[in-house]
Amino acid sequence: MTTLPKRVDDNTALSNESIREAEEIFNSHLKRVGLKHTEQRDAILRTFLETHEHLSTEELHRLVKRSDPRIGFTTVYRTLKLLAECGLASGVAFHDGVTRYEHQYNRRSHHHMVCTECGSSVEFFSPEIEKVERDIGQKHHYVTTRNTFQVYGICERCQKKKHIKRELH
Amino acid sequence: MTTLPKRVDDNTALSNESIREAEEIFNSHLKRVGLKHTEQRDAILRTFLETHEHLSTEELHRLVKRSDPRIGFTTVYRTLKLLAECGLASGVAFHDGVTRYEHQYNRRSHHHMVCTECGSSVEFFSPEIEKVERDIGQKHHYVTTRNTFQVYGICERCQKKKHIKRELH
DNA sequence: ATTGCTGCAAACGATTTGCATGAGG
DNA sequence: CCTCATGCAAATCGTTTGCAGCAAT
Repeated sequence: MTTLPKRVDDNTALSNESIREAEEIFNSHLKRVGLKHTEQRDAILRTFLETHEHLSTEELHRLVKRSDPRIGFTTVYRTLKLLAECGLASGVAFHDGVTRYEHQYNRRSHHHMVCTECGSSVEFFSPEIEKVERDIGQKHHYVTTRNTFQVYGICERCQKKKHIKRELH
Repeated sequence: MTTLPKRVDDNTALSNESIREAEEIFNSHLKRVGLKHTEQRDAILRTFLETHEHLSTEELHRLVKRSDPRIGFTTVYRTLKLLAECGLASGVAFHDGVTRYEHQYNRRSHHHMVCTECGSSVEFFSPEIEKVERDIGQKHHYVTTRNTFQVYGICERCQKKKHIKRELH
């Protein structure tokens, strides 16, 4: 039951400059918590930054193996956790039981609509949401920093599937 | 990491009338898809409607066993899926790997603004958010069921604390 | 040298399914 | 009577961990 998230066009490709900055963030995080800088971790970060969508650990592992087939699943898994720790990645638990990650570096805040049947998702950006954030903050005297917004529903394909099922009865 | 939803006093207790309506919705859903009305399913729905928070299948099972110790985990699990199917429940996949459900019957969706310093929160309701949900759903041909919206920031009191700290330096 | 890293394999745990028995229509 | 429901036990599958050998500092 693993339907991949819907592909979303976006132009979030990072410049070399941005990639260097992200590596910098990662390296100083490693130093701060007393961990080592390794080739694998570098490769995983670089591959991850090239992606634009939600990726499961397994999917990222598949991509990473293209640049170095000797990198194991466990290393990808653990590196993804490190990246989340220092804010470069953020994970979303999907309804199919798989946690998918996306890189957060140099991306403007965006939101997700997730299908509760198949777990596929659509990414969108809404200025209205940002306005609500500002208004609510002002009203309650908060200095707001960020928000999360998710919409749940059933995608077109799953709606059709349900109709077909029902017609069979 | 997963911060569990804060306990918020709310008076979402359902009237007997509402409970009957929910049962009605459930029963006609069962009929529609050719399933049977059983004592267990009734008991599970009733227990579920009494709750106010996110519950894992296991937690609901524990509660259900209080009214009938013979009801098994699998039945609760499957009933929860049925409830989600007809819109009476909605599940959220938490980051600890557990899916928790909350009943959606006669609850307006509400949102939280959380202080990232002290964890205190403000609850609010925003019609604009509901409108964005509808619009986005329409645009991408989703039938939307609900949304979550959280704003993060720093509350007034914590802002003042920070000023004081700064003045000490 | 010391300490952490890697990757395999095995453990874990929530979820899901197969199946024999029991209940609803 | 026939069909679906139930609940146990077993299977599944993503995630996490133990450990022996390897690499970074």
